[in-house]
Amino acid sequence: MRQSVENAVAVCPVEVAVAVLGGSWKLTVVKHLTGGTMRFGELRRAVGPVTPRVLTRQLRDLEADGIVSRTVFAEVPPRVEYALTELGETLRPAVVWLDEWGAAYADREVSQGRP
Amino acid sequence: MRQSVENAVAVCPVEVAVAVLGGSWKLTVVKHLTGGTMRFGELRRAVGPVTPRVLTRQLRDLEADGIVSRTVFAEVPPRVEYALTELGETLRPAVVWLDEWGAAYADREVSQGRP
DNA sequence: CCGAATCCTTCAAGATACTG
DNA sequence: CAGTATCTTGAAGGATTCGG
Repeated sequence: MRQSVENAVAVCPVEVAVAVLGGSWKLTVVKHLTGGTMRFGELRRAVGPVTPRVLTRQLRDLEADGIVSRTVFAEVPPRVEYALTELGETLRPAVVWLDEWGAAYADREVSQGRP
Repeated sequence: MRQSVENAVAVCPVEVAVAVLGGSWKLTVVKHLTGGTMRFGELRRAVGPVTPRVLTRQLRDLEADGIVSRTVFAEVPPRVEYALTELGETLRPAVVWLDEWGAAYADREVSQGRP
């Protein structure tokens, strides 16, 4: 268990979820992986403005936390596939819900035009 | 709309949720407020190891994002009450779900004893 | 193609002390 | 009681370059 997660446990279970999913792009990665296995390059293009360095880091974090699996194929050119683990799949409803909530939130902001 | 939120919109709706709720203690604060209005000091004690400076910052962020309301009573001693807004209330199911997920995750880690 | 290595910047979070 | 005022620090994120 990563240190941040371990600290979170002591405070509140919700903080555990934040510790695991809170980094940039992490939920976006999980969301894309709910559609099935993806290669590194696919993920990179799908997520958008993320550098390889950062994406790698997020993926390794998610891997360490048991959310995604990483499969390396010994080929030329190299191929690495990422997929949700069983545990990662349990996040599906939350991802869907938060995705919809975020969209609704953004709409609300636009329609209300708050500064 | 805060800048971070605005950036998030461009990428993915889930990132909006992360931008609004991602800071430390934020979801914990929201969780406690689902139980009803609380004063600053109550919140401080409830959350745990949070300094006033940080708690104030999180509360102001949440207020700016329309999740919590802040009511100042012109009394001596001072009293400030925080409550969920209508928008904040819409987060209730997510908070409950993430709380349970986090608890289950922590249990899993303990039982599996991953380093 | 999938990263690793390097370097850099920024900023959230924490410690501490003080005030209306 | 409910915050500010300063200061410090560590980690996250990003740009760029290089390698298997």
